[in-house]
Amino acid sequence: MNLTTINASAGRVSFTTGPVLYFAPDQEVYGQGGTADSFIKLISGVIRTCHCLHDGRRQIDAFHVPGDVFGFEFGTEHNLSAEAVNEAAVISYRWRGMPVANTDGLPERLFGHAMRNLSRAQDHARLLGRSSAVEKMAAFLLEWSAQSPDRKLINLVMSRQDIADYLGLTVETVSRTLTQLKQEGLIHLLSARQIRLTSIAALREMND
Amino acid sequence: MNLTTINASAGRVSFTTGPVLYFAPDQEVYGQGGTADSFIKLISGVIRTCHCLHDGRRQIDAFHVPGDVFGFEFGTEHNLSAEAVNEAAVISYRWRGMPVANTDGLPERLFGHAMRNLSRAQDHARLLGRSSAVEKMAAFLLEWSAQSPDRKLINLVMSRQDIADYLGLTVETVSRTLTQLKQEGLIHLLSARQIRLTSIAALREMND
DNA sequence: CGCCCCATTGAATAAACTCAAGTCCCGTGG
DNA sequence: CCACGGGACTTGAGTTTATTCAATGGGGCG
Repeated sequence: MNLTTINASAGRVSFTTGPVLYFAPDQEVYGQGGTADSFIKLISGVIRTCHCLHDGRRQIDAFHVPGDVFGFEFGTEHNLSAEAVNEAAVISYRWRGMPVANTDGLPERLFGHAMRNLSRAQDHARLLGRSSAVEKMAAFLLEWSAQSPDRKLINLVMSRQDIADYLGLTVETVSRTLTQLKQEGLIHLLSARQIRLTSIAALREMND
Repeated sequence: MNLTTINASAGRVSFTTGPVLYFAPDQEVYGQGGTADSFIKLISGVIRTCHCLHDGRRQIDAFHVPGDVFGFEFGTEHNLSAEAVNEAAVISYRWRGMPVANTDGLPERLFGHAMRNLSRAQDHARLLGRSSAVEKMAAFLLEWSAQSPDRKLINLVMSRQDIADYLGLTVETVSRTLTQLKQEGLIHLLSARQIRLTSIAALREMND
């Protein structure tokens, strides 16, 4: 089997580095349907990528944190839109058509980022398809716990609506689920956006 | 695929081509947790990739069709397992450490496949998170319609359980939803696994 | 021909949603 | 500094949707 038959897409694997760009909360970084001629590396802040349906339903695909590289798309348009959750700084990289051999080892890194995004999307799909509200909430809390300086103390930068749209739930269910976890003694709500995890082990047991 | 290796030994993303392998229905192509030292190109048949939870719940990530290239993973282990749905033939490619410059433009193709898989996973997540049973079913039928020789006649190779696990539903709900679509005159069930779409337009309207 | 698995159908239950009210922050302005 | 206003969050009651459990039908293969 000739390898050239694998596929004829994505001839672009080189790019140029742009300046650092700053975004205010809720500001759009790139839009659904926009030309996907560049991708993004997040420097600081949190950015959400999401599908928006005409009827107002929204599915948040991912919350990106500093270091994340995203915004590659299959095709020429962005499938998702990206918006800053809080104050965010990014570097934009513009695609260029250049031979791989000239790019000095960069494509593998990109490939790695693409793979990480793929892996995340797959995990997310499992969460959305086969989990109850509590299980979803527990998984969400653990995700953020994993990247907090203090694993037991989470500072949420996003609203309940954002969480709901990420987990495929309604705001009300998110709220109720959090109070349920609180009443079960697994978490402690210091404020609406600051949560102490009192039993990470118990949260873990919920998903596997 | 072993991403760590790739990032560590930057500049090495080549692989060797293996023989054609054949799989019987329900036979495992690779397993969850297995070493991800190779990836797959599907030649004929259909293969499903899925997460299996200890309690029996299963989420099918994708149904792959001939031409699809998959089985890259972020990390050293397979996150998903792959099983033949019907008789399937694949070519396995084993990752090797070789300079990019010697690979004659292959990584871009792989990147393209990764991007396609990513795009699919994202669409799938939206479907799982923000759709009703009918909407999911309609999307599923249209997916298969798009790659059938006759767009209006679908031959399903997978069971109702497979469909349910792909759409995040139960078998019963899948069945009920199909009868509902039948009663609404949108589809015609020639047999359990052969469906005629009588109104593709109406099915499309359901999702956007 | 008959069996067995797959699929369908039914009835009751549970989970999450909708609609509606009420509360808590938090920033603003007096 | 405190009162106020408004958005975000929580809580409640009732409804919808999909699930669970259970039984029946049907088609393919030995």
